[in-house]
Amino acid sequence: MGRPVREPIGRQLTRTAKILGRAFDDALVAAGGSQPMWLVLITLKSRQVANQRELADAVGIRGATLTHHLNAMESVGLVTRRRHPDNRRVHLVELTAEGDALFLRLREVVTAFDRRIRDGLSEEDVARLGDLLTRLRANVADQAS
Amino acid sequence: MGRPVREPIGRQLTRTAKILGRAFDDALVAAGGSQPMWLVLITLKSRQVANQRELADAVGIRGATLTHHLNAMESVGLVTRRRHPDNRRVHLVELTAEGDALFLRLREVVTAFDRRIRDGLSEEDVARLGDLLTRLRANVADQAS
DNA sequence: ATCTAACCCTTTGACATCTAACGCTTAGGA
DNA sequence: TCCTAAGCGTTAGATGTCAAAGGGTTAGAT
Repeated sequence: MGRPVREPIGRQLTRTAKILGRAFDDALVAAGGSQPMWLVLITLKSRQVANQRELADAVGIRGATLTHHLNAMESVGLVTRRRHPDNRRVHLVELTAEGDALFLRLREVVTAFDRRIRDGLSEEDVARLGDLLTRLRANVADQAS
Repeated sequence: MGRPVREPIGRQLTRTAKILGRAFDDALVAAGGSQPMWLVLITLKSRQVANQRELADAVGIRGATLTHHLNAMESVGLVTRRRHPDNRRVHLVELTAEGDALFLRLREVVTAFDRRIRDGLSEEDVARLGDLLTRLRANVADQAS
């Protein structure tokens, strides 16, 4: 009779990411943030970024998109932008005290969410999942047109 | 020294889905389609959908979003919409010959893409990945607020 | 000294997506 | 028979994303 038509793995991945991403964003919005906002905050906290380009790369969005988020975050006082004194092309982005406070609140939400989705999965399961995802990315990158 | 800070699994999933999704869409666009268009086409080919709501659910988007895609697809002659004779609330969506032809072309692209991302993965690997993704979705659904 | 190329960011215009509100149609009850 | 509620799809308005074009700044070559 032929094997049953299974959902392609790519489709399942997309679907899962959409469901998780939505739930994650909901949790962040409830705490006064959003998914891209969280990514900007944690990147600023965890590494030294030289300019907006690097920040955008770390977050995984384009520079134009980052501009919008920084505009919004600056307008509500979460970050400041100022020109680099030695190179006026560069905008230095820095967290304000409010930005820092929001980071701490969101971090709790993120930690709770991570625990929630890993429920019932062993360390080994998570490691294996990470490995499989990495291999998928590598396959796409390998044969990139 | 503490364990090294690993990228949360949710973030890795999102990142992977974004990379794969973009590559997938690029491949479809090169063949004259797009990701949402493909999902509409294959859904129409593979099951009997009673109305647009069902179609939207199958594709994984909202009704309002589907309306846009169907407008576009109808305007280039891929599908037709007509009122159900017995229930004028319902729009029956049907593939045209052009729609069918595009489906066949895109199916080749999709098959090739699936092969490409599975390169080096055994059947068992893929099954395990599917299982892990399913468990993540279940964890989100379980504790949905 | 100036000119050109490169770099950094912003602006513009486009698209996919969502929610909320609306309009048409049908079903069910008074 | 009407009237109200529910169902289906579209429209309007908002957000997040991108590519392409534009403006300011710097570095390097002539």
